[in-house]
Amino acid sequence: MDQVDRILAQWHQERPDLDVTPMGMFGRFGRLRSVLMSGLDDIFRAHGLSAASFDVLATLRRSGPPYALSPSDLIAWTMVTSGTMTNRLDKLEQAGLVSREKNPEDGRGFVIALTQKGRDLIDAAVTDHVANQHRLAEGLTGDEQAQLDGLLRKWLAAVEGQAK
Amino acid sequence: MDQVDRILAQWHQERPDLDVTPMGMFGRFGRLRSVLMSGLDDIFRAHGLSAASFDVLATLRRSGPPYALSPSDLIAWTMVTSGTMTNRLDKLEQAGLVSREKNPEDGRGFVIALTQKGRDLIDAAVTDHVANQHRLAEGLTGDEQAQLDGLLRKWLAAVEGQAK
DNA sequence: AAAATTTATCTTGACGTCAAGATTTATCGA
DNA sequence: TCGATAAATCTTGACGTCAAGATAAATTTT
Repeated sequence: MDQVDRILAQWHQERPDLDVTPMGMFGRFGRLRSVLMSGLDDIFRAHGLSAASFDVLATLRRSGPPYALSPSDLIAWTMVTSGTMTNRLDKLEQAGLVSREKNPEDGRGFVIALTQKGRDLIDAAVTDHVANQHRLAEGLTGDEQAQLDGLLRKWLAAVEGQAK
Repeated sequence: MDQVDRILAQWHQERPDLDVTPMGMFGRFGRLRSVLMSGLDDIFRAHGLSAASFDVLATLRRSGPPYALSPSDLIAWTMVTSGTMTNRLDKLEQAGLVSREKNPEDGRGFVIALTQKGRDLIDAAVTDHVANQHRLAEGLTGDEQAQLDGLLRKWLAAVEGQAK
């Protein structure tokens, strides 16, 4: 009986007309998300990054040489709005982790590239981040992790389809 | 092969030294969270609420008569900081959905209570919200939902334990 | 070519959140 | 009873996010 169970018990008492069965799953999903995010943040902060800046640097890094993408590409990968990306890039450029130069082939656009400093930082941060994910996942066995991943994959495909 | 799989493939290519197995689960978890939140928001917005205000009103409602709690109680249930709660209560009070009166038994504290308007609103909103959760969960069978809930429960218990 | 449309990016304004610190009131120990 | 400590709440300042709208350049139409 965890906190989410107590919430469900209250609803059962106060609104017995409602079938709140799925609410437990949603509730635990939300709480877990918040605990996991804070666990991941520890490592980001240790490298002077936030989840937001890590996200951008990691996207550039894993895109491979020359570690450069347009803001539009970054927006597509990270699924944030253009305003959010502008903000993130302002911060990263100011920190000297990325460069932002006019795209010679398209006057409307820019090219965002990892600086050497950005490259070094994200390589170290990713190494720690992956180790951290392994640590956080330890609460489940390998089989359970695979099972969970399968369920998340199926659910994600279902709701993404119906969303659009 | 979804978007998360593509990210993993990039890491495999660029950083073959890393075992990114858990990253898929974390990635899908995050994307799913964002899709689900936006699906839930639709209903909140239809009632003129945000996830934040719904959260507070629902906590008061399910606490049962007299539908009143202290800010501290609300903070404990919703797991937000005191500053956040003050903000939420300001908005809700201004909208006439809750009242905020000095606690006669403790000069330091207040009592937050649902107004009749707040009570009516949250009862209608919760009904729709629960139906919406059922709809969003349809992508999984009943068995799968139970399985997922079990895994989330186990994982949550594990990471909550290690967090503190 | 000139006009209309589309694309790429940035700006602005409003939210919601948190951390840290301030204020006020209770409570406890000497 | 008085000073110290604890508790409850609010204030302030900094983030990160989004929606909507503004610019500017490329592309498509006419």
